[in-house]
Amino acid sequence: MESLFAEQDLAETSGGNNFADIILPVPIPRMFTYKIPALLRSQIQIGARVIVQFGKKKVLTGIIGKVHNKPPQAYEAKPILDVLDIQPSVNPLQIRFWVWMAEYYCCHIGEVMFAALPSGLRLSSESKIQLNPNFNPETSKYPLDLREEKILEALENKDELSYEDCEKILGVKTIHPILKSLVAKEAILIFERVQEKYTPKVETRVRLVPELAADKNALQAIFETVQGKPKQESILLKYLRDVPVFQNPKLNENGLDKASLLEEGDSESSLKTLIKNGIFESFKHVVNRIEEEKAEREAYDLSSTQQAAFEEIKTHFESKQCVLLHGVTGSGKTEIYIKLIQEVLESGSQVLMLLPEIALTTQIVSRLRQVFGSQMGVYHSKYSDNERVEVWNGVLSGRFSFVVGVRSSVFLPFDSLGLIIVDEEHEPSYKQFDPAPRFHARDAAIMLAYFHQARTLLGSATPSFESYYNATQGKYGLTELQHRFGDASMPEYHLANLSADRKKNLLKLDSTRMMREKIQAALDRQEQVLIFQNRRGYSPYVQCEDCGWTGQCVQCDVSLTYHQFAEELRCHYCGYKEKIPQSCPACGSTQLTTQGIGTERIEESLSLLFPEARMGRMDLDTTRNKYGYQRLLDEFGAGQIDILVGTQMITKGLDFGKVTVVGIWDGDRILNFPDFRAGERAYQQITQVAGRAGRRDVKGQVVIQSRNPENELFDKVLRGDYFEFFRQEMFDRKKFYYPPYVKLVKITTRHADFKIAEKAAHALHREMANVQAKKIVLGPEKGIIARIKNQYQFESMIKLDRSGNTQAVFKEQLAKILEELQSRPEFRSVRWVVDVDQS
DNA sequence: AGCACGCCGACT
DNA sequence: GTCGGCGTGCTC
Repeated sequence: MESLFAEQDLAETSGGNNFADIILPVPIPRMFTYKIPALLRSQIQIGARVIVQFGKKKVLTGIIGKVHNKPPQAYEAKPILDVLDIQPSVNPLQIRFWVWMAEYYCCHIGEVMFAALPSGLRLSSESKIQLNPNFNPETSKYPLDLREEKILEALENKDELSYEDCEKILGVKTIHPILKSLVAKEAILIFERVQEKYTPKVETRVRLVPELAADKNALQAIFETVQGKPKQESILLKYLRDVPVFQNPKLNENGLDKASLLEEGDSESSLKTLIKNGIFESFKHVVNRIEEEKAEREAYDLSSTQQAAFEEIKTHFESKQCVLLHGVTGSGKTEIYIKLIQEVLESGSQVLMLLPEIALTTQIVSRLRQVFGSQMGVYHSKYSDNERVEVWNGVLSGRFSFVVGVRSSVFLPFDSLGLIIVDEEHEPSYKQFDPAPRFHARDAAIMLAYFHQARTLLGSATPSFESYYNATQGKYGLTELQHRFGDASMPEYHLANLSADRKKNLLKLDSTRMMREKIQAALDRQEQVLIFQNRRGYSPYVQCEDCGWTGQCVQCDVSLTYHQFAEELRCHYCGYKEKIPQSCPACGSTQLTTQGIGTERIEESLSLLFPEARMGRMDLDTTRNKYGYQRLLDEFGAGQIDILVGTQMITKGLDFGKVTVVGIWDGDRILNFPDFRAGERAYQQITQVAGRAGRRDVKGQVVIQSRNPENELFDKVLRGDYFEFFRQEMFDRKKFYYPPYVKLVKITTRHADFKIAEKAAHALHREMANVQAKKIVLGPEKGIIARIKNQYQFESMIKLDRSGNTQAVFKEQLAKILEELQSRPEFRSVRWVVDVDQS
């Protein structure tokens, strides 16, 4: 990498390039041309961070995307203010990757940059004010009002004030007009203070003064001086115990951090005295936020089936860029990953392993840590900015040659990837929904691997049909691992009929007799139970029994969801919330009841049915903080919970032998997925949940409650024949033009005015229909939810042929169409959202 | 996306 | 009168 930059550098400087195109983190579809000041010329390198003025008062961090010598025609370029990197933070491969992502997912490169660069690497600029040195209140020709006086008064005590400070001083919200007036009166100056957000973590450490550490006799003498001062003596003794200076005086250099020297009861004043008396000295030390951990254990030996799979994957890699490892839950995929990672690391290349968000806090990471120790970085969404920057810099510096991380870790600055593993590749959470870039991390990873000439391994017990299709077409290699490790048997399914039980009056608090019996049996055997409730498309709500009123969101066309814990009604689309009313706002009745069943309600029902059982609940509400998830897992693992109720997240990372019964509370919910993936999703969810039941010797029991157990999907899924299921579903996908036979692009048109939104959506439809490409344009249709955050929405769906350059041609035309539509005055405030490969 | 500018209604 | 709400236009 270094030599590459050196060459480029040479070419740039000797060619006398005067301009640089800068990638800025703004959603505008282009780079911005800035002048290169002569003083900075030698520091200019592609991928280096720069700071530039953007607009009137903003100062932004950008990335140098290109250098050239063409002055812009239409405007005068502003100068680059500073170059922040000696070594570029971003390498040329990454920039290529960003460009690809912006084009493929129809977004702007600035949006990709915004997602890619940890915010700690972007500088923040804050406007500050100071006194104008030329200002003299006596001779000033402008009178000042009271508030202006107040600001000036404050500036006499402090050299500079932020906007926020000023707002506080005056107690007003908009300070800018006042400050502007002060600038006009030449009383103050406004300037931008730019700050690195990343701050290294510093701890205070303490050590003996060097002369004492080197001289045993002097040290002995010290003890006499602290005699009769028990607190000082105890600190000294503790220090010598933890840092055995007598045995090895060199140890003193590193000292001991102050916090651990001062245990409970020790006061800081005794230490201060020791420092004052010249016995100890304190010093600052920069520490890593990410703890160093040693590799503790070797990789395990592979079983013969694992070994065979391992060999097969390697053989595939000789001819295929990508391999799909289809291994049932519990077949030991992780150990195969470990062997592969070790081989690639030994060859000197880097490895990236992607995990879905909720799987990352679990055993798999601690298992990897045992083997790879501190050469492995972890990139998690719950990390702070500073921690992210440390992982980023760790990859840059070579400290981490292997990273396990979530979706966004595809953006880390790798320069020589050899292998990317995408575990649980079927997980929908790999697709980013909301802010652009709306990318799929699995697909992006495959492209990233291609740029690095690396290999990609996709792993899943229930592969996405896209990937399995690619495998059956010979595009990917396919390795199957169909036996559970140790030959544990597959679970047994029971369909429990909700309608029949209701008729026979057997339903108790929404549970069937079958469900109750299986749970009771497990409890009697001192085994554990998992209850799964899919949250998607589902919401418990409050309703008035007298008039039928339900809470509606004021900004969206949806009912509000009931949250017992916070005693609130919330909107899942915009976050709006209100307290639960005491009486019905429509008719005044106090007969308000909750409808629908959430995890909270199930937990409540089960604790009534099984008063002796210890209950736990795992969902977004109970795992919000950093350790909530781990705590629940630990409690469950330690057998402190008998019945655990949860959403999706209980299907990940639970690997405990005592679960023998798994209940799916509402099986219909899983089937009624409103799109072409319903079958695929149902298969995946049921199989993944069921995979938590039973181990080794005990056959697991899976109870599925349904109002309609005759649904043929159950039959197909419960037979457990993935390939047969896949084959049948593919038949429909082909017939009705669905992925993987076509590429889907969804475009949402949004506007606060229903009529304008509708008109804009139709205009878009006409323009798209005119594009010369093999495609089907559907819609526009009113969104499933007609209004979100006060914006009405219409959806169009485009099915693109997969052959040739259809996709590229269409996307290019689409960008032009959207630009043109946006420029029409009537559609100026219409927003368009493009989502490629929606899932 | 921000942010400034400008227009308009509501209140001290 | 002026505060602050929102529509509009611009960013090298």
